[in-house]
Amino acid sequence: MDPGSVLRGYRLEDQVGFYLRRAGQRHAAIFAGQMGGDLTPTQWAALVKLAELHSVSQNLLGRETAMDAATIKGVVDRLGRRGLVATAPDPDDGRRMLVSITPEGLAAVARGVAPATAITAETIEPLDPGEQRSLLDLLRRIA
Amino acid sequence: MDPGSVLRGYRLEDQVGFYLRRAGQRHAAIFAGQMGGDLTPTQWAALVKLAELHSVSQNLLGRETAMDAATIKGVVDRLGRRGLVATAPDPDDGRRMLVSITPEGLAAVARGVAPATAITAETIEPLDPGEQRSLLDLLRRIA
DNA sequence: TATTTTTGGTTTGTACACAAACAAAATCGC
DNA sequence: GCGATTTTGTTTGTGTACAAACCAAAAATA
Repeated sequence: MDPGSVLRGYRLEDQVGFYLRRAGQRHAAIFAGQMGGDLTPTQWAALVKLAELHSVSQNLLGRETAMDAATIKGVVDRLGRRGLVATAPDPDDGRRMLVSITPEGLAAVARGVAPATAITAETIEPLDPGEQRSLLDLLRRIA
Repeated sequence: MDPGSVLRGYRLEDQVGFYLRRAGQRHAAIFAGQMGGDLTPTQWAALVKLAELHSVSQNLLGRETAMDAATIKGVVDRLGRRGLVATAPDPDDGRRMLVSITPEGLAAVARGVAPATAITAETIEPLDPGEQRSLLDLLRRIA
């Protein structure tokens, strides 16, 4: 009779996956608002890692920022087109493409640190400080 | 000197957005593994909501499942092509497209409930039961 | 009633995200 | 040294995700 009966009590509102997606959406919206729209979260992650690591192979940059080979390629291509990163073949390994951050990219990182800090703060603002630490810990453990 | 200095202590590994993305990736991988690959998380969400709500407008279905108008359109189109949902113009409102679940769609939901439950369990399996409840609560509040 | 605003839906364009299939280069095992 | 395996990168195809621009219909307001 009731089509809902096939669900046997399963509700979207009880599933972690649903809230992971919604929380990710809210975070992305906050990010776009604060970062001015010209850098996406993944582009920002790649730039930050490059500021730390100076020069890394494209695939390693992907692993450091949790993007697969196809995804990091697109991100590096778009950042390269805008002059924020540069690529060069690795003289020691003919397969590798070394990626590095340009002075323009470094300037973008310098400008982005304050907004990026505010983005994290705004995302977890509904929680008190102890809950904020808990959330980060729990997320880390299921990531 | 050090390009890292522009970061002023900012690390990707301290940002909630980074772990939201990684946890979402892990959940998606678990989902694809358990659900057999023929239903995506968003398609599953739409089917579950339709099993609950019988017949709703396309945009309302999107709001119930946290997808914007353009996204839910693509999801409904793909589900429709596979015969899992049907669409019909609303006789009472010339703008609305009513979406409903077909018997095949209902069968897919019936088959999917057990895997879907297992997917949630596996996603939060690294946490103990109290932590699992905490995570859901905290995620809900930042979503 | 006439006008304005809101809502529902579509289309286009950009950007992740990943699977799968491929090629080239490096490394390993023997 | 040499064949098998692994690693790195590219390409193609599918599926979210959303902004922006647009049209049509309904609702709200003057």
